[in-house]
Amino acid sequence: MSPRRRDSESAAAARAERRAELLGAAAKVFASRGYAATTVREVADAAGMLGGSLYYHFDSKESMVDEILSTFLTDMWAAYDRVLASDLSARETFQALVAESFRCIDRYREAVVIYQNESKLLGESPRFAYLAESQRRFREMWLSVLDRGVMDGVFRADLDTGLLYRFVRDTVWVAASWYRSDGRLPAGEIARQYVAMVLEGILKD
Amino acid sequence: MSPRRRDSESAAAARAERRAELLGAAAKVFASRGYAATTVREVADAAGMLGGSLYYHFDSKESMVDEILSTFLTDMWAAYDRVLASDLSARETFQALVAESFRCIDRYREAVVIYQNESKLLGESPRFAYLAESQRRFREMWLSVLDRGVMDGVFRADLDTGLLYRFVRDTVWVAASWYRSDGRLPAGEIARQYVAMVLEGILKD
DNA sequence: CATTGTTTCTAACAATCGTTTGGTAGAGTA
DNA sequence: TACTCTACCAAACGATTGTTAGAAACAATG
Repeated sequence: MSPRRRDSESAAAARAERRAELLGAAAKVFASRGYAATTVREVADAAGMLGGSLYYHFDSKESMVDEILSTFLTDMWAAYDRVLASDLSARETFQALVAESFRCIDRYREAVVIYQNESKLLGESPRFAYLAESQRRFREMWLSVLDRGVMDGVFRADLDTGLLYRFVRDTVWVAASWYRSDGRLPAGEIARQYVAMVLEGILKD
Repeated sequence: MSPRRRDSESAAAARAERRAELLGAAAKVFASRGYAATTVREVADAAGMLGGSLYYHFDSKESMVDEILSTFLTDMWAAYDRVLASDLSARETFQALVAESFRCIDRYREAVVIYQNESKLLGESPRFAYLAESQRRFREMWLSVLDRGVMDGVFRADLDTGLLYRFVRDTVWVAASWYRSDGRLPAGEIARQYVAMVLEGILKD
């Protein structure tokens, strides 16, 4: 590795780190105030700079939210795919997916909130077609796990599968809207109780 | 009742009906595109008129969403209060509240979606203080029902109450985001299956 | 110290926003 | 027919939006 190479590499690394910093600030504002309602001046303010200066780092406001969402989704699907590839039973897969989801919420809370609030709107644009595609895979994945569970006789068969899917999907992801990583309960414990609630219900015995 | 009186009354009624029509159109657009991202010209377009003409009927874009939300919330709480006043057991109260919630979703789908998506942002303004107040009452109501259920030994006691509350709240209300009144399952059947899932879990036996 | 490349600021731009104003078409009344 | 009131249109308002261009500040290099 030549010195020239190392310099240009560390420069690129510093640049990438700055981008990540700015995206972190942007994600916070987008998540708390909504993407459409957020101005680039507010994002810049949160990052300690002026509105126009953001355009040295990013092409547009749209490309910021694009990078925020695609980074999160790439990581999330990598985690899901690891679970799906490990040949677990339906019930174990279910639990592992929920646990992985909460780990995602823990790690990418802002991105998850943005994804939930804005994906329907953003998805209409061709640039964000991967959002709809992600939701399709999501549905496919959960339905497959749930169907397998019903087949194996581990999940009850008297409920509408589509309803079951929405129930699971929603109960897991809405947690992002109230979850705080510094809260009373750690992510793992929340996941455990969630799984218990969904699997066994809230009735006593 | 004098003729003059009747005329002014029917005029007022026609006026109110037109307002309701326009608010219906506005609610649809607000719900599907988001309040902040929606322009008054889009609302007017959906109502078959020009942007400025809306201001003959309403003070502002804000007052439209205000009327949409407050109408829905008033009706919802009237329904909840009827349930709470009828001296049911914890479990019966639980079921009745869920059923009533789904009836609200059925009747005020757009308003519910707007409430969920925008109440956090709108609530910061003094004008929409009633949104935060409604959420406070909501929390109080569900916690009281759940606590009573745990006391009576009908709900399990090994779960965090706050988590339980969020779980119930979220599972019920996110249904508004996908529910269609003309869908495969009627509102009552959805409510029934939801109650079964939450109470008994999704495991077989 | 001079020079270069990187990052931010200053200051504006065209477009679009919510909103206002003044006018007008049409129905109802005398 | 003349007048009035209701409901809308046409056209603009100032403010704010995302974005851009050129200059200034800064750090690093020679």
